[in-house]
Amino acid sequence: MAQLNNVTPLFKDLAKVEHEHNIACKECSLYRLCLPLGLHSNDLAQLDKIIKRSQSYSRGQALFSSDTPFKSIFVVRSGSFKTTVQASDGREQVTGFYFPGEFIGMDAIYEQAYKSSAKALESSSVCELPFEKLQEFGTTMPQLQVQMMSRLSKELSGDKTLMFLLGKKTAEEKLATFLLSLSRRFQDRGFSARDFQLTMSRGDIANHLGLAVETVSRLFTRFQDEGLISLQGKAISLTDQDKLKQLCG
Amino acid sequence: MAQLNNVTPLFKDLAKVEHEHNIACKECSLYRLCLPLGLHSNDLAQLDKIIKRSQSYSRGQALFSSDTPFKSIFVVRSGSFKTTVQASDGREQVTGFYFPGEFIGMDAIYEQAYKSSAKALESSSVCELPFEKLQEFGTTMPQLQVQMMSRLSKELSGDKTLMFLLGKKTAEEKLATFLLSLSRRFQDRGFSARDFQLTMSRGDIANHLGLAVETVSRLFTRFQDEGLISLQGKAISLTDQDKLKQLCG
DNA sequence: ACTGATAATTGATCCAGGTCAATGCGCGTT
DNA sequence: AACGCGCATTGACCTGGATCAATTATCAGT
Repeated sequence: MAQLNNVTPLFKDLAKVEHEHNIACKECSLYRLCLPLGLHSNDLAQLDKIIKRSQSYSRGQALFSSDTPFKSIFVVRSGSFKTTVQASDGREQVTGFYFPGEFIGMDAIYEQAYKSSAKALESSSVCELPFEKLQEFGTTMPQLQVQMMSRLSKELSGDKTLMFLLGKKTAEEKLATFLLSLSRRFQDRGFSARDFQLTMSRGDIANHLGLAVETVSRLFTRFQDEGLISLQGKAISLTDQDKLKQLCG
Repeated sequence: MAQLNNVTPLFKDLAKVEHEHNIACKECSLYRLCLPLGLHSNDLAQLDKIIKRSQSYSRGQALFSSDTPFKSIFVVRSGSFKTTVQASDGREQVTGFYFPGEFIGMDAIYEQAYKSSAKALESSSVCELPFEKLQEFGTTMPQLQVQMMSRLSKELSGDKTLMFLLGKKTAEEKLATFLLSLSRRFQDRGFSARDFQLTMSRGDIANHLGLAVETVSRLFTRFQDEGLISLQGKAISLTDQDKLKQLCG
């Protein structure tokens, strides 16, 4: 955790909040990034009641897995997750990484079943939003619906960007883009845009970007040789963000 | 159009409906595939009023383009469209093809601006759904919200599948998967699953699948040599769907 | 019906990134 | 603190599909 001690006040009491289940969403340090944003106080109280808060998962544990019935959308509370889709022959694609305030499971609404699976990358926790109850609130809380659609749309938009990455970018561009995307997301959460932890394995990164592990490894060493990044194990430091941006294409 | 004369009754009066602007959604041959599905009669009448129906676009014409403000979601009425995302260096990725009953522009809700652009692949028409008005109906028509989210989720789910395709599949698997995806969608719309028109160019197909045009062309001839398909220009016939399915992986 | 432009096919060659193989390292467990 | 194992790095080699180049087919517009 050495790399994360440059935390802004935003997160300073996360650990405390974590274990006080009676504290409402508006006390949550993630409020600014989360679903309740923009809801009126009494609506929020309603929503608050149906949320199953801060369920814990340990590294490698599944939040849900493929072909199980859809029940809830999850919001990452702490830690991080990856989602994957799998083919019958065992091949799998890491479709995304998820950090605090981000939503997991929205692609299951239509089929009413999870078609991907989600695993914790480290000790993590989530808030569970039972979808049926969420829908019941739809009529009385138009703001909630707007928020939900907005979220869905945001992920959609990100997926298109990822399609471009997978279909058109070179290995170098892919990795640079990926690192800056993580950087931006950490920054949004009040962490350093420069120094952070890669909570996922090299294998996960490679898989997500449509590359071989070896390619990612080689690029990491090359980026390091060129002074773009500094890497020790899972701790990374973007020492030349401008040059990285140029590499994205 | 020789390949499309095996049309089911579902579409028989499409051309007629096309030009009768006073006809409500429930008379539309696409009703079964479209947003109003499941709405009560009076809700439908409301919705009906805000829809700008059957706007025509000719081959190559843009429905919207990148970085223009978001106003509406479009439902394909007839014909077909492609959407693309573009990088500053000119490279672009075809993110999807859209057929009657399918929604275009949902990824723009979050940013309130289209981040992709949409072009007609042939003479086509759309119904325009002004999003702001759609939201106003949210409170009174919970079913509508459900439908919208469902749609968003469906596209999300499709995008994950496409990510797998782009990241993990071989050229052969990509093309086989693509052809069967088109086939299924034509079938859903009451057309033959076996014989249909490729309204998009080889270039568009290649781009969408993350391949070079030459690769697609070579695969087409190989598939034809192996008796999997029969191809003359834009008209394709899937002569061995089972074997194609095996190639998908 | 003609025609120029654009799209598609086919062949030859090349290379980015994958695969295979060997070694090194870090970390959780005892 | 030592062990052991999965993760990461590095090197050597290979290949699927890209790129380049040259025809040929198609089709929109006159």
